[in-house]
Amino acid sequence: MPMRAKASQRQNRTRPAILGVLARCPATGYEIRRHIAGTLGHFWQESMGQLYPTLAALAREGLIRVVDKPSRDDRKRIRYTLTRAGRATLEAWLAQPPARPIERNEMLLKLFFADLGRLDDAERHLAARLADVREQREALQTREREVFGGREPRKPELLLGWLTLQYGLAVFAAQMKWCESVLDRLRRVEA
Amino acid sequence: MPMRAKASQRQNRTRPAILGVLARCPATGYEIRRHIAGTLGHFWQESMGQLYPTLAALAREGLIRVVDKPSRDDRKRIRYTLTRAGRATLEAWLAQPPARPIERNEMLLKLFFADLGRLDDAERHLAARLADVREQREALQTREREVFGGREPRKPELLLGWLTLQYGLAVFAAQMKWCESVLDRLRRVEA
DNA sequence: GGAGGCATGTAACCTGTTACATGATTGC
DNA sequence: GCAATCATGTAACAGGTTACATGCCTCC
Repeated sequence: MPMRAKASQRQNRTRPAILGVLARCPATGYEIRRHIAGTLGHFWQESMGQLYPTLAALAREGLIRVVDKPSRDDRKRIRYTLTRAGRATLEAWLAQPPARPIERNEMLLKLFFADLGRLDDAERHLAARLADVREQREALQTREREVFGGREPRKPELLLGWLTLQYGLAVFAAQMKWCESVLDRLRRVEA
Repeated sequence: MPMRAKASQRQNRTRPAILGVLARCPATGYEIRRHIAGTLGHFWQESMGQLYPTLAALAREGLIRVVDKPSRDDRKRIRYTLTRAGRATLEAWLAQPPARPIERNEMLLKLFFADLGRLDDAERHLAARLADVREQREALQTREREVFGGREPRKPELLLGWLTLQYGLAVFAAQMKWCESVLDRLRRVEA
């Protein structure tokens, strides 16, 4: 008969993301989501359908707790803050080596098999992807200018945000260059 | 009461990968997996636990079928080939625009929150990631040399494999350069 | 005889997305 | 009044990973 599975190595990756954001500043679910989309969006995404249940679970476990709401604000919003236990959990997570991301790039898969279909479909997908990446990169450039003044920040707490932004700029640039060269190549094949 | 969910937009991404491989050449589950790991590994991964059930499902739906095994080979292996219906399904998939990949880079998340833990942990993770990316890139370079002779192939059916390989080379190079510059920066902060 | 690769599968389980549902507040 | 944004949640479901289970074949 099948044995009980050992404790899974995998774990909810939404949890540490929430703990990290709350370590910086107490926030509501909606604010956490907006903050993640705004500052980590180019390498981390969260859906509300995952965020709210995870917030509830973290609160149940005592890793976060609800901030006493000031009585004058009676909108139904729930602001959380990190507890000492949550902070310890976050620190333990930070010390663990990160898992290698599992790549699954559908666009590349379609390109790889493009000779089995219409080549101009692949070309269209590629052009769309180029436009998308370019747009994302421009958004990062705007943020670099507006938040960091276009220069490497001196303050250590800003530095990490700047470094992860640089990652996006570098990788998007490489992707754009590659897209352009492939489009070039495909157009030559067709001609 | 909750309504029945509409037909999901999401779909099994293992399916088209299998159909594509079988369109090139009939193969067993094990061979498909090995082929994917060998030629698409830097942008597409499959686990056996997903592959075998999906093969069975595709066969049930008539998109692939078992190749009659030559009698002299009585090892328990099952080789599949694409049917006409499978080929049509593959072509329809190729024409659809690819979904944007959802990025979730744990290493970047840990770096972003590194000031909440020990900075040398982040540095260690980064160094490990650099070594990993370098190794992956060297494997691609080896393949570029051995399979393509280090040059852009003339034959159209080889070109697509070469182009997706170039993607890996370009993106890994950008990642390595970024890792190195961040390691530099972090060491200066510590000093 | 044992290690390692070939080969096929199942079980358990969690993760995370999409769609649904609801309502308040703010600005035009 | 209406649209957009703020705000919180639940339901349904598929996707996919890890671990388990089994056994053959080949080479040393």
